[in-house]
Amino acid sequence: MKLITRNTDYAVKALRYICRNKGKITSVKDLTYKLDIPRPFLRKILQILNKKKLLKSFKGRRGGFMLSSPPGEIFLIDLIEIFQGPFMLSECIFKKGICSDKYNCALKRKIDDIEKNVVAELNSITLASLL
Amino acid sequence: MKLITRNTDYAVKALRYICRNKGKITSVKDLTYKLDIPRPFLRKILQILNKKKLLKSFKGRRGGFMLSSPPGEIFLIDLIEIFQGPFMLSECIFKKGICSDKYNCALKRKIDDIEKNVVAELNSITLASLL
DNA sequence: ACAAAATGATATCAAAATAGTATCATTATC
DNA sequence: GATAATGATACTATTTTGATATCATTTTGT
Repeated sequence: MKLITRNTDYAVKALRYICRNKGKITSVKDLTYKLDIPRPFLRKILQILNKKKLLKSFKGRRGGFMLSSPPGEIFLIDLIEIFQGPFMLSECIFKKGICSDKYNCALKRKIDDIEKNVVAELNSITLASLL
Repeated sequence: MKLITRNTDYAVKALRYICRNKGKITSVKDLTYKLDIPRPFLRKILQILNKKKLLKSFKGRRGGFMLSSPPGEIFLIDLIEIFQGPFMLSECIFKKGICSDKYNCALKRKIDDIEKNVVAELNSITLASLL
């Protein structure tokens, strides 16, 4: 079971590169030279990151992308949620009615705890820590 | 992002039912009456659980399935791994070379810790706790 | 002015994983 | 020996993920 899909992986790689290019605008062309990612796919990913305000984009001839916040403020979990949907351990189990007493059974509390821990820990991983 | 797929979900439901039927052999037919699961799909799932030794099967006219161990010894994480493959947070990230110093960077240690916590906690969830 | 080079938007295609079906062989019971 | 169950396995369908293609828009350099 994969916790990180290729989208997310590529996004991290691209953001790392853009970040290192501090101040300069980075184009998809530059990125595809350096990273081994198919160009149109990378374009789509960066467009999404732009829409989600993690990147600023610049159109036109010398256009490209820059980080819109410092790398210490970009969290891995945000990328996971953007590309893989909301992170939730428990809802998927309980939605399906496995548990008949879903609002206050010990199991649900337990799983909720696990989830909180994972989210909290993932929340502590920033782009900065991935450089 | 789903942490539990339908296979796993169905497996849990079926095991719960079989468990409640303590001592008696439960057929797929019985199960499909009670649970809302397509019969051939459920058959396939139970066959897998049989191969993986979580169930004993009995062929022939009054055949069916029984648990092969007490419900306190059947772990949710085993079901997840059977139907969704091995559970690993970190390998998928580090395999792809995001981290240049993958053998002793702080990030890897951090993610390994998260993984250990999740696995440990999932390991504490048994079929018994799901009854 | 205008061609070039970039992103924006969006539609489409391909591959892989998940979900579900069908069929025939084998086995045990009535 | 017919019936009713699982074993084995091959197949189909759907959904998600991965990847491509195309045209419009914007900016820059000449």
